[in-house]
Amino acid sequence: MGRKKLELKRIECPKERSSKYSKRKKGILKKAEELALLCNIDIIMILISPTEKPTLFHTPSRFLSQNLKEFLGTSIQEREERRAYTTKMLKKVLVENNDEEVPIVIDYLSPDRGEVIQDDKKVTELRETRRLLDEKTSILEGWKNVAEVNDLGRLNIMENYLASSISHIRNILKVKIQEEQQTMI
Amino acid sequence: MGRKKLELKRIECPKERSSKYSKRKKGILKKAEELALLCNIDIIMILISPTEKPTLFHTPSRFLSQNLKEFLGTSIQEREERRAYTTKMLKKVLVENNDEEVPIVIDYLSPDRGEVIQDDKKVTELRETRRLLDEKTSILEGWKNVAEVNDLGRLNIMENYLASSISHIRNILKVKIQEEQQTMI
DNA sequence: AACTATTTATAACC
DNA sequence: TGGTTATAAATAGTT
Repeated sequence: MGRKKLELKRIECPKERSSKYSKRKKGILKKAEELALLCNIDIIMILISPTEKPTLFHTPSRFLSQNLKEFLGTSIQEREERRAYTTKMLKKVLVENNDEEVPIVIDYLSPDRGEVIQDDKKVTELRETRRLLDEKTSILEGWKNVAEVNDLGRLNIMENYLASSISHIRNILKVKIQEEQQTMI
Repeated sequence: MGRKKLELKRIECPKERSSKYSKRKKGILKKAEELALLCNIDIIMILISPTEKPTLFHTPSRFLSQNLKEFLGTSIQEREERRAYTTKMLKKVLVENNDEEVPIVIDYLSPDRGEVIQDDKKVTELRETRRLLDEKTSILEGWKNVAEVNDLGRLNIMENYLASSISHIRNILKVKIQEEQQTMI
């Protein structure tokens, strides 16, 4: 609709394109709102123009997680920056080596160090801790390649998982290393 | 647009509502397609009518995971049935008790059974297995309440996690139980 | 699902 | 960006 029939192909002129975008965006959002109200349905709509912040429309839907909302409320660049920052902080926290680039690998308690500890309980606890560490390490390895993860939910799970478990692991580590050092004397 | 101005409120008559839905759905999808083409943007749109299969529209976007597509390609009812089935199967597989409702708890290797095994390696491996089991159990506990999980990504993570780890756990379990029984004689 | 009177969205212009 | 208007497009009510 308009003075002329618009040819259906990419608008090359950036000025004209962004003008059309803002008008049509307004239009389609109105349509979505009406459709949701009239027909009593849930709608989620995400408009991702490369430069602008993604636009998220949604009815009050139980299908939309807070995570997704947050994800979309962040531009690609912001998200990339945040991710880089988090990765850096994790390396610091875990490896306690803030010199420069370090691989995300924890080998304080490397299994090939030879066994000296006799106490069953200690052996076991140590092994458990190792296992825990291995596990967390593998998660961190995944984190290293996080840029390749294109699954919305997976990204957030990784974030949440790390946030909640990082301090826990750290505490266990601290205690275990102290215990081990005392036993080794 | 139409013979009369339509009042903007929920259409009560189901027949009329579904007629309007299909017309307007077609319209809004066309709008989305045009907008994406003209302005060179990515659009994701999800229409969730309570009974019908959710409609997913999306431009070729890296923001959309295969998981989400699959999730949306399944109606709520289908998903519920599939979930119930999976839960049931898991109970069978893990607890090997297909009589009736059983809690998803694994206590073959309950820690308060008293230790008899002397071999360090065995003790440790057994403990590890317990730990693994505890961990998987807690995941399964989450699974039990999966209906309350309203996070798209989380659901898929749970599904994937279970699918990939279940056979692995099962194999470990089998071997460990055999070993334990032999040691106990 | 097809028809058409009418409303609505919007292209071009300012 | 925001407003105006002529026109294209969507669709409400109907068949």
